Amino acid sequence: MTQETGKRPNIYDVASAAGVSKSLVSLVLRGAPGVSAARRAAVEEAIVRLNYRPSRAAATLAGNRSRTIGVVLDDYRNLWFVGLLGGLHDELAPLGFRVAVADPSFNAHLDRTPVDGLMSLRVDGIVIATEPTEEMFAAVDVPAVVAGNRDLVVPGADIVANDDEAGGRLATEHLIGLGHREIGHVTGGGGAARLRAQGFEAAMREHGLSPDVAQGHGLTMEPDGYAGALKLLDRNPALTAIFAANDVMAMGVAAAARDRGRRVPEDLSLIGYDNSPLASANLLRLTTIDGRNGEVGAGAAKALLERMKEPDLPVQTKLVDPELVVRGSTAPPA
Amino acid sequence: MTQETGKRPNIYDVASAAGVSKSLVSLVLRGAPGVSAARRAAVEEAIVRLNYRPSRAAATLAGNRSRTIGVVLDDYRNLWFVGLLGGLHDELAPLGFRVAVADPSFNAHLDRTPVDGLMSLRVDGIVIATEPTEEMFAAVDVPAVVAGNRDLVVPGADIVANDDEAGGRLATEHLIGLGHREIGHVTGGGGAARLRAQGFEAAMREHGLSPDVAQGHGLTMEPDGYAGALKLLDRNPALTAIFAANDVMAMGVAAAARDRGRRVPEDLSLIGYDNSPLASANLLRLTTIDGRNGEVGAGAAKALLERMKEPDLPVQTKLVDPELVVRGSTAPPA
DNA sequence: ATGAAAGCGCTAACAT
DNA sequence: ATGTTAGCGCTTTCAT
Repeated sequence: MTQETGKRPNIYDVASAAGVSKSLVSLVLRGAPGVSAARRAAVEEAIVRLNYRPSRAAATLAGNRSRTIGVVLDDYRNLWFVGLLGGLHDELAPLGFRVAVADPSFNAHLDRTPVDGLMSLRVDGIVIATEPTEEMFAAVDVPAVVAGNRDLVVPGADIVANDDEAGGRLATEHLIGLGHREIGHVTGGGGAARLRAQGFEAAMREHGLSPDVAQGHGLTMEPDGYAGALKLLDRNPALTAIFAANDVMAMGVAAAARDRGRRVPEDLSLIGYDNSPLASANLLRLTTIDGRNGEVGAGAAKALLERMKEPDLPVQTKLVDPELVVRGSTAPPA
Repeated sequence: MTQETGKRPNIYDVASAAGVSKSLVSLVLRGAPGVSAARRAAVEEAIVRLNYRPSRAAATLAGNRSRTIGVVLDDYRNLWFVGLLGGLHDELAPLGFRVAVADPSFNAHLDRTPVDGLMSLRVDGIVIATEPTEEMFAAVDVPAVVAGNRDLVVPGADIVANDDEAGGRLATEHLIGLGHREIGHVTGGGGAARLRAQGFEAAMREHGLSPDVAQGHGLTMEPDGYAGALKLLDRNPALTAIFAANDVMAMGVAAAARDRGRRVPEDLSLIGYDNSPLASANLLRLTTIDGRNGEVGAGAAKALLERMKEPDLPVQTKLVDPELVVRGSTAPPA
């Protein structure tokens, strides 16, 4: 805690303390080139001495842009967004952009939708990392990209996502390659899960195998994985492998296997999706598909930047190739 | 996506569309009383018709306050912050405050510390939900509270936290009450873990038992729980119960138990801390301590609001009582 | 109950 | 390379 000075210093205070004009200070703040070293040093010294923090409100207002990209998130528990945010940040920070997160569940009341809140912030672009709703887009008039989901095609918004269908095939083919023939899939709600299931079914059929798909309560959380796997194991005891639509659900599958007396991987191979921190836990040592969310985030950032330059570019869909990560939960059938 | 109008509507546009003055629009925006119903309706209609979004930049600049509370977070993987954010939001939103999250790892480069970034936003208060560093506070000149951590006492900042030491006792006494005598504790780095360990040791000694504490690699993640539990089980095979410093570490402990041929809870009782989503997973069905992070968030919000009114109030420390949540991972010793 | 007018602290276009 | 100036879109007295 520093002294409670009567007033916060502003750019004028810094300018006069450094013996220069406000414009010079503004240039130094943005690290612009073409400022003499001496002046720059003087300004920086004054900034530190006065403990000056530029007002982003004033900068946004005057510049008519916030140098901020808004991200709409909805579920903090499925940790895929961490990589997304990282990729976004790595791509954007060097260009002077910040990332602001809006959460539909928080900050309700004040704004009708999280997008409204971001528009009030005058974000320069928006990344939708939820299942997008029509309503969200009514309000958007900046470049937008939908990340991680290909379900709802939004007019004017680019799409960047991990190729969930290819990932579903990859998982399935790993199991088939190991020698499994009786393979089940536990799926859930939402576009990503549906595409993963499609990849599973396609791969199975291409190999002349019959896919067995079960769903929990329609969501994609641990209890859904548990419930779906119980259905699968009970109706088809010959099953030697299960592909779960994500890692959290795979954890539920592992519990169901245990409760039915099946060891993983000896009696049942298990593969997840996401390569979340859960997958690397010693309790699971889960083979999984890495959707490379960092790449998705970076791709979303690039799409946004391009569209900021060229608003009328045709809408693009970029798919990131998923990767297989082999750990200890898959093995050849007994 | 709506029409690409040349310019965004501002408060003047709304005012003239509604046939009133800008001041009236401003009053309606803030839901102020003393505006005639007719005028209010006209303004609201114009807002909708023009798809007007007030500029938060301008509002912050003019009002010299952002109606935003900043939260500094550091690790998205230990999900305790979700409850914190929820409690903060529930308390603050009705009063018109937003919550902005700053993450030290993201948004580096642009601001020296996450606190700098929040100060640039002109937040009206700050919640530190990380291990605070001296450096952070050099820059703060708004009400601040440290949430969830009692380690570093920051001059001028209130503290709101779950009572980790009491929680440690609670966990330990649950095990002792079940009949366990040989009990180990897996701890990690940081203030919260240290207090939980203190609670463990105190409870053990009060019951005339000798505490056995192990540490992983000094962090508080799953591999640390795994490594610590292996140490414990290998050096003291008589152990019938382990208390892990948090749920993620407990998951590591569960893996170590399995790898040493111990079933939970038949051969080893296990209790965690946090009551995270992990604890309710079917694979663990983990008995745990609920730190009631929603209450911590609500308490932090209240502390901030009080200090905004009365900046010179003496610094307070509020402790939230933790609760035991019994699931299936603890049982009487064999 | 409503309106008029003065800033808030910056950026950017222009001038030098 | 540096200084001057005109807003950006609001909130907030102060009038009426």
